[in-house]
Amino acid sequence: MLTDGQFEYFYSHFKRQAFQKGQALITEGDRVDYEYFVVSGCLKSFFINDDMKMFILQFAMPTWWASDYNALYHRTKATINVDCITDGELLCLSNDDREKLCREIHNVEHFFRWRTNKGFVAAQKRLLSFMNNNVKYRYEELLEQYPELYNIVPKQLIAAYLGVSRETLSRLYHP
Amino acid sequence: MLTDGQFEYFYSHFKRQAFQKGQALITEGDRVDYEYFVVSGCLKSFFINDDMKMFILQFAMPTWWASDYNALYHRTKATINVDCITDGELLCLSNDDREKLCREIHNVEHFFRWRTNKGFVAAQKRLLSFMNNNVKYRYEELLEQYPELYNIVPKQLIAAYLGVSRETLSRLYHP
DNA sequence: AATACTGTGTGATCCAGGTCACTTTTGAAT
DNA sequence: ATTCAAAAGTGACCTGGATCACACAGTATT
Repeated sequence: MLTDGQFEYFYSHFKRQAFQKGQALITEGDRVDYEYFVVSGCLKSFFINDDMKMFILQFAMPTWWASDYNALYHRTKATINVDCITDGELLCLSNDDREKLCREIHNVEHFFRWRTNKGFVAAQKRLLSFMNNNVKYRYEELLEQYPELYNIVPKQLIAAYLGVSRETLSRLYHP
Repeated sequence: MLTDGQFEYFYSHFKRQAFQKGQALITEGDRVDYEYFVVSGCLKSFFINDDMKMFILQFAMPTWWASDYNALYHRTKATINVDCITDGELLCLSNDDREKLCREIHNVEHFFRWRTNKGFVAAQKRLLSFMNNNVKYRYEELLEQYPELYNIVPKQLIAAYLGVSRETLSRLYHP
């Protein structure tokens, strides 16, 4: 889709960054300037409610993107957090640079439209699964889709993704 | 964003269509060629599971769009349905025409990227509310955001949107 | 007015999953 | 090896919401 020269230019706007397990990338209440493309490692985007309970919106594996897209697009304070589950490496793209690149190169805008559509469809699909399926099914669905998660991510976090307590998840396979 | 001439051209690709209560626009298993912009009236997009239970993904009110975006973008058979809750009027845009317009007019592609992002953020937000809040809260959140729904849409459908049984919804305010 | 259909209310019962409190395992750090 | 912290398992108990069954609107249709 992009010529070599265009890709070179596109790529030059990304900042490569190493990150360590536990490092916060986006914190609730802060400004959000970047979205992140995962080269290696694993991120999570999550929300903490008033009772300090965590809900995970997304595990971002290699080739996935993560950010607080509401805050990023509308220049408002973050309402969700993004941090690192493992060490790894990522490419950072600022909102300004993305918009600039989208303006300058039509195909870049096309790319981001399709990526966002993919995310939208995935979110709707997850919503349906939430309404339709019980925990066990959703857990197996998740592991089928991302078998790596089983080894990388503590069960607590998987429970927070599935929207159940860690006890319930534990009891699924230790009745 | 668009010049008058561009808008004229853009608009010329939409087919205006009147629709009646109960009319199906997209049916599971069929091909999906269009997305729909609601001028007046109200649509629902929904999924029916093996037990014939309905789950509503979206109520589409005026100025909203609806389709099976997965099927539409990937030219696969519909997995979700869209039909009309009330009489009304809509503008139909074919997938081919959207892609053509996006190719021809950069700003159209920009528009659809932003629209899709908005949908993505809304879906994520609903997912969070699902995990975080109980039925009563979600019901009141919904009515606060779309007070019209209360009069237009039967409670059964609201229950199917909230992901609870109609009995439970009824008991919320008739204990 | 009688019929039929769609939307609701409501009681009784059941169960998936939550919560709390405690124990055990694992794994990293000294 | 020892210590400490994070993760995971487990028992007892509670509760929101599902399910089933039936009653009671409204509002078309004949």
